Amino acid sequence: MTEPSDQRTVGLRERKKAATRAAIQQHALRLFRDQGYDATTVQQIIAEAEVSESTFFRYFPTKADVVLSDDFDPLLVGAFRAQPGELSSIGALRAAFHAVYGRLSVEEMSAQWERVHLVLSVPELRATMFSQLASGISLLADVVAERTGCAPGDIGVLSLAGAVIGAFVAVMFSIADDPNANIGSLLDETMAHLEAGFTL
Amino acid sequence: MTEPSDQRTVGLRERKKAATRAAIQQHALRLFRDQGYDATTVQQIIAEAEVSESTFFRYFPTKADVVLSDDFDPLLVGAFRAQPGELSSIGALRAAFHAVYGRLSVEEMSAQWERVHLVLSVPELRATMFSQLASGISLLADVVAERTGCAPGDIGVLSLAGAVIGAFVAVMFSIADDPNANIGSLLDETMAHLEAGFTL
Amino acid sequence: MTEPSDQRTVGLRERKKAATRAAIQQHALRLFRDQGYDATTVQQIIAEAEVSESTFFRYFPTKADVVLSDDFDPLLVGAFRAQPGELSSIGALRAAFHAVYGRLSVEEMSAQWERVHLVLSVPELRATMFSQLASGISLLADVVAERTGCAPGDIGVLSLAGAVIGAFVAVMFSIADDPNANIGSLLDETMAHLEAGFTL
Amino acid sequence: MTEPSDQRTVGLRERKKAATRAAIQQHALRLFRDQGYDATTVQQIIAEAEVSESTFFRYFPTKADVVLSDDFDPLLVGAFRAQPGELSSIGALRAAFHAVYGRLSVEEMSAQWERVHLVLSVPELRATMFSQLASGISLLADVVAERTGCAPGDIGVLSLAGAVIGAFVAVMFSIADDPNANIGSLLDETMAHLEAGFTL
DNA sequence: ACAACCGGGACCTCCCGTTTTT
DNA sequence: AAAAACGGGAGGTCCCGGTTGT
Repeated sequence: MTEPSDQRTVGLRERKKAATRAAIQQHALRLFRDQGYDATTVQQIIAEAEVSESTFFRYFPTKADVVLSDDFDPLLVGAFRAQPGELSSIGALRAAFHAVYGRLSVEEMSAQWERVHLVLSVPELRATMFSQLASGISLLADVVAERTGCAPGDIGVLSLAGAVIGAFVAVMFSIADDPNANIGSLLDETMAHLEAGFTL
Repeated sequence: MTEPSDQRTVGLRERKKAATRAAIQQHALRLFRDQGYDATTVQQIIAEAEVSESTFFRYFPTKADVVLSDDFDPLLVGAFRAQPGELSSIGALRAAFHAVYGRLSVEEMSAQWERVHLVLSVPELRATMFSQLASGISLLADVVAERTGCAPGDIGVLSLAGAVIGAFVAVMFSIADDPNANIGSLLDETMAHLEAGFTL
Repeated sequence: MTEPSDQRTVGLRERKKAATRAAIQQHALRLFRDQGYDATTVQQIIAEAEVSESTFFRYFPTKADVVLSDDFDPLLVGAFRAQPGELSSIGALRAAFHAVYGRLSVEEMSAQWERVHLVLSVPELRATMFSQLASGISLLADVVAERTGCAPGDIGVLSLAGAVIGAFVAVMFSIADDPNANIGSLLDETMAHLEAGFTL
Repeated sequence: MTEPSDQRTVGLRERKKAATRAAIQQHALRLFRDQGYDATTVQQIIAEAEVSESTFFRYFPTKADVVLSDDFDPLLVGAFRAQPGELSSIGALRAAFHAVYGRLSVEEMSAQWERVHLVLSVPELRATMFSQLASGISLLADVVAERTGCAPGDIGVLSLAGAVIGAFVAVMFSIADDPNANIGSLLDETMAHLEAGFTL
C-alpha cells in the first residue's frame, strides 16, 4: 500500500519513514491476499519487507494495524481546513474528500480496495472497526466544531460527523465486491446527496 | 426491558413468545447492571427468567444478542412503510423514528440507555457492533429501495442508509454519558439536519 | 455429465433414459459448481433439467447420488470380462481401465473432474465415499475371483482389489486440484506400476 | 488398548501422558463393546478413566477419535525409516508392517480387531474413514518420497501409497467378521502380493 | 523458574421426546 | 391432528488458574 501522493517537498527523513511504512504495508497486503490474513505471520512480512521485527512494531503496534491504519485521515483533515470559509461544512467536506480521493493512482485505488476487502472479510479485523468508526466520528466532529465555532458535543455537529462516516462506510460496503469501483466519484456523489438532503 | 407496546390482539402463542423473550431480556439486563456483563452467566439468567437453557439460546443465539438484538428495527420498518407517499424518503424516516422513539415510556427509555451503555462499555459487545451496523444499513437500504423503486445497490440509497445509521450511532455515542438524555428528540433533530443538508 | 460414450446401437428407450439421466446430472453439476452443493436445491435442478421431482428421484434416490453414482463401474466390468484369458488379472484390469478411461472426450473428462472435485470438497459427500470404496473393492474382488477361479475371500484376490481401488483413489486425490490432468494416462501408469510391483 | 510396547526409558511426563491416553482408550473401548458406541457417553468414559472432561478432549478431539486414532502410524513410519537402503520401497514397507504388526500380543490383536469392528459397524465412524484414508495415503506418500528422493506428488509414489492403503483396507474388511484372524500374517501376505505384481 | 499439563467452568450446537397451541 | 415451542441432555470449544515435572 503506497502512501497517498503528497507532492509537497518534505524532509528526506520523513520520506524514508514513509517509504519504509509503505513497503511494510505493501508486502503485508500482498501476503494477506495470497495466503490469507491468519495464515500470514509477522515473520513472513518482515522477511519480505526486509526490516527487523522491532521496526515492524514501531510502525504498526499490532499485525491488525497494518490493515486498519488509515493514512487518509490526516490528509482529509488538512484538506478540510484548507477549504475557504464561504463553503458550508458539508461543502468543505465534499471538497476535501474530492481532493484526497479524487486523484488516486490505479495502485492506490487497488490497495485501498484490498484493505477494505480484508477488513470486511476477516472477523478479527471487523471486530475493531467499530472503534475506528468512533474515532472517525469524534475526529470529524472536532474539526467541524473548530470550523463552525460550535461545541464538539453539539447535536448538529455530531449528526453531521456520524452521517458522513456512516455514508463512507456504506460506500466501502458497496465497493467490497467490486474491485474496479471508482472510490473517488462514489464518495463525491455521496457527499452531494448529503449536501442536498437526499431528495429521493 | 419491556417489549415496545403493541396492543393488537394476536394469538396466545405470539404473546407468550413475546413475554418469554421480554422476561429473559429484562432479567438479563438487570443482572448485567448489578454484576457486570462478564460476571453474569447464562445459568443465572435462566434461573431468574425460569426458562431452560435451550429456550434461552432459541431466543438469543448468543449471550451478547440479549443486549444487541434491537426490537425497534421491525417497528421502525413498519412505521416507515406506513408513511404517506408524498413524503420524501428522509422525511418518512424522520416520521418513523418519531413514531417509534418519540413516545417511549421512562422504563423503555432507561432500558434503551442501559443497552447502549453496555454495548459501548463491554469490549466483546463493541466488537460485534460493526456487523450490526452493516445489517442496519443493509436493511434500511432495502426498505428505502422498495419505497423509491431504486435498486438497493444504488449509490443514493446506500448513502442515505449509511448516513442515517451513522447519525444514529453518533447520537448513541452522545447519550452514552448522559442517562437522562431524551433519545426521541435528539433523533428527531438529527433527522431534521439530514433532511436539510446540514446547513452549518 | 454426459454418459460415457458407448457406440453400440441400443434401443430408443434405453437411449432416452440415458439422455434424461445425463441431463439431470449435467445441470446438477453446473448448479453445484456455480452455487455450491448445499445451496443448490433439488427444485432448482429439476427446473433446469425440465423433469419432474418424481423423475429426479427415480434416477437418483438422493441428491448426493447425482454426484456419487459412477457410470463407469459397469463399463469397467464389461471391459474386464472381455479381456483375453492369457492376460494376468492385473494386466486385464489395466487393459480395461485403458479401454474405458483412455478415450474420454474433453467434456467427459471435465465432468469427471468436476465430480471428483465436488466429492472431495463437500463433507457430506466425502462421508459416503468409504462405503462406495467398500462396494468397489467387493465388486472388483468378485469379478477377479470369477476370472481366476479363486474364492472372492481369497487374500490374494482381496489384496489386488484393495490395491487397485486404493491406487485409483490416490489418482483421484492427485487430480483434484489439477483440472487439466489426463485421467486416462495417469490410471494407465498407475496400473503399470501395480503390475510391475513398484520397482522404486 | 495398550500402547504398542516401547521400552526405551523416557521422561516421567511422557510416560504419564501415554498412560492417560491408554487408560482413556481402554475404558472407552470396553464401554463401547459392552453398551454400544452411541449409548456410551463421554461422562461415563471419564468417570471410568478418572480424568476430567477437558483432559479427554485434549487427548481426543472428538469421541470418535478414541476409536479412529491409530497409534500404529508413527511406529510404522519409524520402522519404515529404519529399513536398510538396499530394499525397494515396497520391500521396506513389507518389513515395516512385519515389524509392527508381526508381534502383537493377544490383547493388542483383539483390541485392534475391536477397533476395526467398531469402525465398520458404526455409521458415524465409517463416515470419517475416507478422510483417514486420505491422510494415510498422504503420509505414506511423504515418507516414500523422502526415501526415494521423488516428489510426493509423483504418480509412482502416489500409486504405491494408494495401493498399500487400499490393500490394508481390504485386509481390514476381511477380518471384520473373523475375530481370530492373524492380522500380521495377512498383511505380510498382502505386501508380498504387492511386491510381486499380483501374479494371478 | 519455567513450561507443560490438568481441572473446571462458561458458552454454544444439535437432536429428540413431550407439551402446548391452533 | 398438525405445527410450534419447550426441556433436557450429549458433544464440543475455549480459556484461566493451579499444579506438577524438568
